[in-house]
Amino acid sequence: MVKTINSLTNLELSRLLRKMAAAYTILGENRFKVIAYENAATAIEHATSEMKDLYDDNKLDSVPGLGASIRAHIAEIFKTGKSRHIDDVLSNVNPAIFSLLEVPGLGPKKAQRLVEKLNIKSAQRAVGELEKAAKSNKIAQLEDFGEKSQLDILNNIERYRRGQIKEKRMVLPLADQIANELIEYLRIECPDVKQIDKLGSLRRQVATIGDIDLAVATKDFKKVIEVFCAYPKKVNLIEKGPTGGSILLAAGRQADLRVGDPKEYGAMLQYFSGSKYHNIRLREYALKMGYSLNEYGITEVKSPASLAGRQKAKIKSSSQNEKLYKFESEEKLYNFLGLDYIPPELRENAGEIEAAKNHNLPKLIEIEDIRGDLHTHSSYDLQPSHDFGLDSMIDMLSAAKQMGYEYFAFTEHNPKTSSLTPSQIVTILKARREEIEKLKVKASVQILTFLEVDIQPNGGLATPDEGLATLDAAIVSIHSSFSMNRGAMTSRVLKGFSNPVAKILGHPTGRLLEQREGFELDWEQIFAFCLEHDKALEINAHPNRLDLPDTLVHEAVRRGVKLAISTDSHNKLDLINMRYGVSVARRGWAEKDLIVNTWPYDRLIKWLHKR
DNA sequence: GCCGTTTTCGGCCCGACTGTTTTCAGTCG
Repeated sequence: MVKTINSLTNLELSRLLRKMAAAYTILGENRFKVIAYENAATAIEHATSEMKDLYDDNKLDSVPGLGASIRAHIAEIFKTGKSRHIDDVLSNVNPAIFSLLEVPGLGPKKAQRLVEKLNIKSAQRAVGELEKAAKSNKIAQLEDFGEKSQLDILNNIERYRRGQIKEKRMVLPLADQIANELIEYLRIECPDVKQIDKLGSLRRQVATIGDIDLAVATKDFKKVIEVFCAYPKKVNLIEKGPTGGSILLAAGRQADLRVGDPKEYGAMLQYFSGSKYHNIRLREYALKMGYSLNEYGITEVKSPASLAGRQKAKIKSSSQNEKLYKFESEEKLYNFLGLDYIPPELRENAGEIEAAKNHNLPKLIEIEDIRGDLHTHSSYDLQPSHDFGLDSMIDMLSAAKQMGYEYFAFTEHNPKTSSLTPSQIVTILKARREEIEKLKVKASVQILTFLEVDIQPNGGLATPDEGLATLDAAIVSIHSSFSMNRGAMTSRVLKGFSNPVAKILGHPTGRLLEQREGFELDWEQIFAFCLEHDKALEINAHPNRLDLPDTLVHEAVRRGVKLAISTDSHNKLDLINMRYGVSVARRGWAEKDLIVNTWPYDRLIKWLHKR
């Protein structure tokens, strides 16, 4: 399908709105209007649905941060291909400025001054021209710029160029491993370290991680920072200051350390765990109560009305005349503000502050709640359509026992339809069932006979009904023809999923992190279907998938859609990935009762056999 | 331009860092 201008993606839309914010900054527009455009851009980046789909369903007003005005511009774009207002505003700004904004350290104001004073005309060659000017010492001559600025610009152009081929973000196990090695090193080398925590996206268990951030509580800042900066595995020292340091590790990975006094550690941990949007909301909330929040603690402000004055005075005064409340732990900080403790996984500005205030936070599922794995592949040869597992059924079962599981499902891929007749497939599946029945006699966990069945492009299942009849249940999933459009893909999935044996939809978006976008589905329809027919969506715990994504898990949880957290293991070692799936569920506000594999075996099997 | 437990008007997060400055603006996270 040819993409037209009026089907802008969320990413394209948010870029357009950021351009608007930059343009308004340059044009001297009200700074809060600028912020409003930036907030709208962020809201769209974080949205779980494509704006085009919401527009088609007349639901653009469901996105917080999009008000009447920006909604109207977006609607006009979808309707006519462009927004007259946006085009009009952007036409007042030299496009070369937008090119320079890509260079780190250059914001709208500096970019505008540079374009003007250096007479840069071409948007395509803007960065090149800037570099040329810097190299011929022209920038240092400009008002408001100096030698150092010129050098910074050259360095940042270099960074920008490197950024074009920038390192991919890390999946969780890699980030965990790097962080854990550093933590162990710090613990051994600095015995006076009182506490170490991961910070940022790693602490919140986001699907992919940029930098490794660590916090240390200690009395001896200097020692800890020294030791951190001397990490033997470092490639380079990036920065070393009085409260922390940054080092470069192999493969372009960066690790940052923050050091704090144990008495103030709670505020620091909270501040640097983010997310940025959670913190902004929290500070707004605190401000309404008359408190100002920073990384060292909480200070009182007289009244919201005097804020403008405070703003002016803060540069001089800050902590000197205002009382600072300190917090050893995050719990105490949140409680001080009248909030229940908010687990890091929930800190995404998705309503958690309101819930904490009303004592409505979910009692999140824990890894200990998991009683079994419902998606695993053994090496049993049923001539599968896709890959085998590496380990035998017996080996997988003993690994399941080590995990402490009560039950365990074998979910090999369906026998391939290309070279087998339907009756051969049925024979293979019956033989497999018998094999599993034999295993059951001596196994110490309950075994479930599952199969992962392809949903073919026409919506049919790749296994005849007589073969499906050998199963306790089927996981159905998409493994081909990923590029169908949203409507066709939704019909395909719903058709395949409607087979009574199909109880769980496997890796529902088909995404592979940092490799492949998922396909589009009409989630309202999928959720409604699951509720009506009592089916579950999988949270695939494989670190490269984490699919359903957390934001969609949250949508599902809101509606009461059942979920299954499964590892999709292809060998026994993969079983430990379960915890990443639990993290996704927690980020999606899931309590244990909605997760079918926290149920006792009897309840689970009753649900599976309900056809 | 957005938004709401006081508020449909009058607010809008916070601090660090940096460079070029004599008191602060711009950028970043």
